[in-house]
Amino acid sequence: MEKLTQQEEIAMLAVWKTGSGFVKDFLEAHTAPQPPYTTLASTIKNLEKKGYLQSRKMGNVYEYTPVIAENEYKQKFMNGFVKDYFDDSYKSLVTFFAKEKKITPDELKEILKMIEKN
Amino acid sequence: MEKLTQQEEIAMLAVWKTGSGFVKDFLEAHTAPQPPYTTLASTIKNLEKKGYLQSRKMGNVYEYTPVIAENEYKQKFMNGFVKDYFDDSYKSLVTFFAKEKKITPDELKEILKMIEKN
DNA sequence: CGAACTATTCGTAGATTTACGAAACAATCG
DNA sequence: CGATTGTTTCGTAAATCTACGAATAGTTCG
Repeated sequence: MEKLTQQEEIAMLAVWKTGSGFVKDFLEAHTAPQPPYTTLASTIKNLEKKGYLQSRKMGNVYEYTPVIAENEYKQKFMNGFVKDYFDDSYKSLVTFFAKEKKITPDELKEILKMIEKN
Repeated sequence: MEKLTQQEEIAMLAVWKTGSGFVKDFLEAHTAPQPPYTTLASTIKNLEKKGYLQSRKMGNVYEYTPVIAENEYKQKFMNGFVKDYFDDSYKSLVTFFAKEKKITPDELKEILKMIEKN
């Protein structure tokens, strides 16, 4: 799957926030600064060409649906990053942020509790 | 600080791996595919222009030193990502990967132990 | 000295992205 | 039927990135 450009990724965030929808919906969900309608429409079209979106013609309007879930994308994206910056180890990543106090021991305990009681 | 392009970021990884050094050193540290010498030299020069590297003339050769540590860069980069994809919460990020089994309860416990006995 | 090397700088061709308007295409309504 | 409104498609100008060689300049060594 082809990599997204900056603008395309921002657009995808709006799509994911919306779920299925029309260009208009994505424009509303778009973080500021909102691009002109036609700019977003072009980007959306490119996303379809790249295989990130599917479209269905609803009357005279296209409804777009994400093909890849946000979760999948996050994962793929992070895998690359973790490989480059954390020696391919998620443990290293978490350790790093724990040391940087971006996450507290209490929060880690909460997470532990949650995943252990499955 | 201006954002790095793809190639620049790859080049920075080589620089960080090396520490201070000459273009030649970075080329060796560069992950495959290694670019031609002159291509890398240009990229390095751009990195200096963007403020990521400092240079000192050693005899007839420039020695480059990273201005920003890899850690700082990682952080800044992740902050943006976490904001966009994890609702600005590092806890969410860790939870996500814990659920995805990218990190195990045992590893989390290790991390806990380590940061609590400071 | 001058040939052979090494390193740097400059310029540029081509690719890609960004940003957006002009034109085309319905559908609706007064 | 026009006029208006909302949508999509197409094209493109400008900016930026990518990739690399040609030219340059300093060093070394026979």
